[in-house]
Amino acid sequence: MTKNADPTHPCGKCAFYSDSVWQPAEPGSVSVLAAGFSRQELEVGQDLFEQDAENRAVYCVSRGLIGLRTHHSNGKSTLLRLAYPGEIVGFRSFLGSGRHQTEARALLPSRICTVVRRDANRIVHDNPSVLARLMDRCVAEIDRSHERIIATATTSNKQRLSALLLRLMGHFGEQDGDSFEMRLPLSRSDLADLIGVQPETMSRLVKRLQNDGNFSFSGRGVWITPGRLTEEILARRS
Amino acid sequence: MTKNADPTHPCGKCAFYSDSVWQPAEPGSVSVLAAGFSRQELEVGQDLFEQDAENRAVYCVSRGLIGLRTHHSNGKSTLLRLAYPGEIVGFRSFLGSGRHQTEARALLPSRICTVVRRDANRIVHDNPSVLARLMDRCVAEIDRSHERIIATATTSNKQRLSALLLRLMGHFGEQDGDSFEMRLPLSRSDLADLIGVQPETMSRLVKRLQNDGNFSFSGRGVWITPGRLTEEILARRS
DNA sequence: CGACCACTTGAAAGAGGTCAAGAAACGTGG
DNA sequence: CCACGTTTCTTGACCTCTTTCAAGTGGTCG
Repeated sequence: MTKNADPTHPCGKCAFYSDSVWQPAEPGSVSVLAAGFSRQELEVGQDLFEQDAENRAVYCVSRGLIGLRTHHSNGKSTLLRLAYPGEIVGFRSFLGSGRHQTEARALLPSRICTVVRRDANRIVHDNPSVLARLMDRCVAEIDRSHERIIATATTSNKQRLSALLLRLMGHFGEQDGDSFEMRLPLSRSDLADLIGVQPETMSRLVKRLQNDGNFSFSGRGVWITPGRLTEEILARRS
Repeated sequence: MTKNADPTHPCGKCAFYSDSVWQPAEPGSVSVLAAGFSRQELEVGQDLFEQDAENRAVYCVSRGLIGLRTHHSNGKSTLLRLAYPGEIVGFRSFLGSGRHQTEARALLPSRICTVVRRDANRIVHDNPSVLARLMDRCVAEIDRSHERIIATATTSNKQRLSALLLRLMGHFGEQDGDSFEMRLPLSRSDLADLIGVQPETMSRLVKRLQNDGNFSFSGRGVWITPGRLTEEILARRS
């Protein structure tokens, strides 16, 4: 039983409406929301915002995939995390310092829903339950980080790569008979960042994963051969 | 120029008063705060709360050191992070699910200031700026996690251990002439968790750090020989 | 004294990092 | 469509670091 979509609510038609941070906005705030609301389509490689830029809005990923990356002073950069559909991006700088600590860039063609800072502030101010949902997202981000620290301490690189691929497959893979296939939205180098290894090691991890028999790779293409893993993906989607 | 301490405010005499999350409480809320407020002294090894327990309060570390640890289903546990004086503990479960995801235990004799959940809720509800400060702590926690991920990706285990020791020395070390000394509040095994290596490796890291010349160790005792590192600690304290 | 715990040490194996070279994929301009 | 240069990815060789398992040390406490 999901809550019926409100036709006047900007998020009303979104697949994530019932979980949207803006969903609890009072009728009076819905008009403010509608005024500050906009949708945009990002192509692969397009920036949503840049590191060190001032926060202008709160962004919600409606479709696609966003990569959050930090640039170091030495010119290199590290992909820190992925934002999947339904997740909020930029709320850290919305709530905090006001400047983005990371760059946000589309890794897949993406649809982003934006609420400009000024209006977002008003809505949050007038609707405590919107603020509560924003805080839930904060807590979720903290939980994600903790899980990642624990995973790094307790599982092998190969296991973590496998888990990441399953997650991506669950979101973006296509079922083909009793197997799944997908075009990877990340470079090997970005995968390496997420797992915490060097690019050369990622090449070797991929090969080892293929030798184990559950995955096949060809460039950016990935196939999962039928078996227990296929069921895991289906379970993830339910 | 720090704000003058309010003698009726429970945190008024605390060294961290001006940064306290409760500092902006309105006079009307200060009495609620005083009613729900209590101080407790924890001995080394004493629990502040257990994992999976229900959140009963928001805790502030006034003195000492608290270790946050998760227990895994296989019986092992991992020290996730340290909470230094001035930091808030348990706010994740206060804001979120209501159950503690970690165990909090004193690693040094500690003074903890507690505001029971019910009153904390009232104060947060009545004082938006208290809520704002709580959110700042959330954002700070997210930033800490990001920094840790970046540090893991870009620095060696030895470097991270050195940084951790300097941090501890800045908080708990004693200046002895032109060097610093400290009794480590953590076991080798806990140090290993924080750095992300096995206990045996930690033993070897410690030895290598000693061979490099800046640190001396004897059991739980640590000395920092004068030099650039000494200045770093002093800079940290300012 | 003996049991227990934390810590250290050694040896062997494995995994990952680094450097350098080569292969494959991609985009651009002719 | 091909040729070209660039970037990304892969591979090999070598070396360092970490893990693992096992044994040994030292201290603490009943």
